[in-house]
Amino acid sequence: MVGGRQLQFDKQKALVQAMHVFWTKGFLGASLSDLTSAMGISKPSLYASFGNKEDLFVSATNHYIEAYASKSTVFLHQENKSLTERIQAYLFSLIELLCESTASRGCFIAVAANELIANSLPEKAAERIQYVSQYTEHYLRDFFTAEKQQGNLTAEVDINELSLLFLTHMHGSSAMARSGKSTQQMKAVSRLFIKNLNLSLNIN
Amino acid sequence: MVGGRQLQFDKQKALVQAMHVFWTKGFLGASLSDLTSAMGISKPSLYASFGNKEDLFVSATNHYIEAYASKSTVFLHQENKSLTERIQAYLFSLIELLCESTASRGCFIAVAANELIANSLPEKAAERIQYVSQYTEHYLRDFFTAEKQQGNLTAEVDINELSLLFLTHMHGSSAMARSGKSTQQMKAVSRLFIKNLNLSLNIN
DNA sequence: TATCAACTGTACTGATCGGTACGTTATTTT
DNA sequence: AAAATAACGTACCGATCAGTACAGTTGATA
Repeated sequence: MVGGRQLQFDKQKALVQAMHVFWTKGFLGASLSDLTSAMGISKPSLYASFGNKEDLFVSATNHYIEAYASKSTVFLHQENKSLTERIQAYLFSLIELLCESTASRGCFIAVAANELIANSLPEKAAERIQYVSQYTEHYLRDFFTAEKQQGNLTAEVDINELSLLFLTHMHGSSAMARSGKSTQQMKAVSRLFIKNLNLSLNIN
Repeated sequence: MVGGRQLQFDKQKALVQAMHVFWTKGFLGASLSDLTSAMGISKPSLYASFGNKEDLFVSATNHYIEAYASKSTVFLHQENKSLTERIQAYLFSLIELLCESTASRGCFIAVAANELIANSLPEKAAERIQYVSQYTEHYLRDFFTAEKQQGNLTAEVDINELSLLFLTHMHGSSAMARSGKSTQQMKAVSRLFIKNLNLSLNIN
């Protein structure tokens, strides 16, 4: 009772291509012809499989989170590693992500967040990006709070300031990657960032 | 021999309004109706006075640089102040700029640079943003090079890394401002950033 | 007061935007 | 093989985009 023609394209691969288009051009800058040509399908196929442009964007965002961004966080929780080592592994992993593709550099979420403030995102897309941005901030704050409780940070450190400093560095790194800086340069910069943190915060 | 009707609006004020629209929405996100309604003039008046959308964007960029961004750099060269004090004054001045307006938060150039990578800027606009971005980077590198020569930085410091770390922090601050962080929060973060630099680089 | 250059508003252009109706083609089930 | 089902391509929709033609209006110069 389920007959009929089958999809003539790999839905997952098409979604990945769409993600890269949004990653590079943002929501507003990605036209339907950009999307369909990158995905290798026609507009009606896109709408049948993914809803509309906004739904596709939300799906692409979710795929970015699941398949890319969330892979880095495991480095923050490696056992038998010092806080410094874990932070470096985390930042280096992010840098690899930010510089991975030649076209879609920087952070997908950061690109979209820029459009969020400009009111260039429709409602559902805006909500999703807003949520993900706040989630990251809370995640970092919770992480550093736990590390402080475990004695890996000096008691004097202000967790809010530290989390925001970290987030600032991450957003800045996204911009640097987007402007074309090499993986090597970016890792050197993050190494310096961590070295400075180290001396100030008595990280161990 | 120069008769005829005079401009019915203040060209400078109109340019400032246009700048704020581009600042908030970027080049692509700013439609002509956004611009004309903010500037309080009609489309033909806009084209007669400012050329086309791209020319207006370049003019707005130049005005941002001259009237806003360049005001901060003087703090880097104050006499009888330590390097630390000058850097803090510079960053605080930038933060005031980034958080000044409720609508157009963050850095005008950073917003536009995001569109540069997305190929969303026409040729002349892209060239101008590219130039300004590189200029800032060179300016920082030259500044730190001079400070090192004057003995205000330890000899071990890598000027390239330090400049990029600084630039990363500035771009990150733009993103933080754009996401709505308060002036107070941002100053606290930059204070922490400088404190960390201090211990590492033997700034005096 | 007459002249005329220059600004302004209306109303348009072609192109492109996101989105869709519909007839055709392909594939599965009966 | 027949029938049912679903994806596909073409060709379109109204809305909006950046940009402009043109006629009407204004006001400084003469």
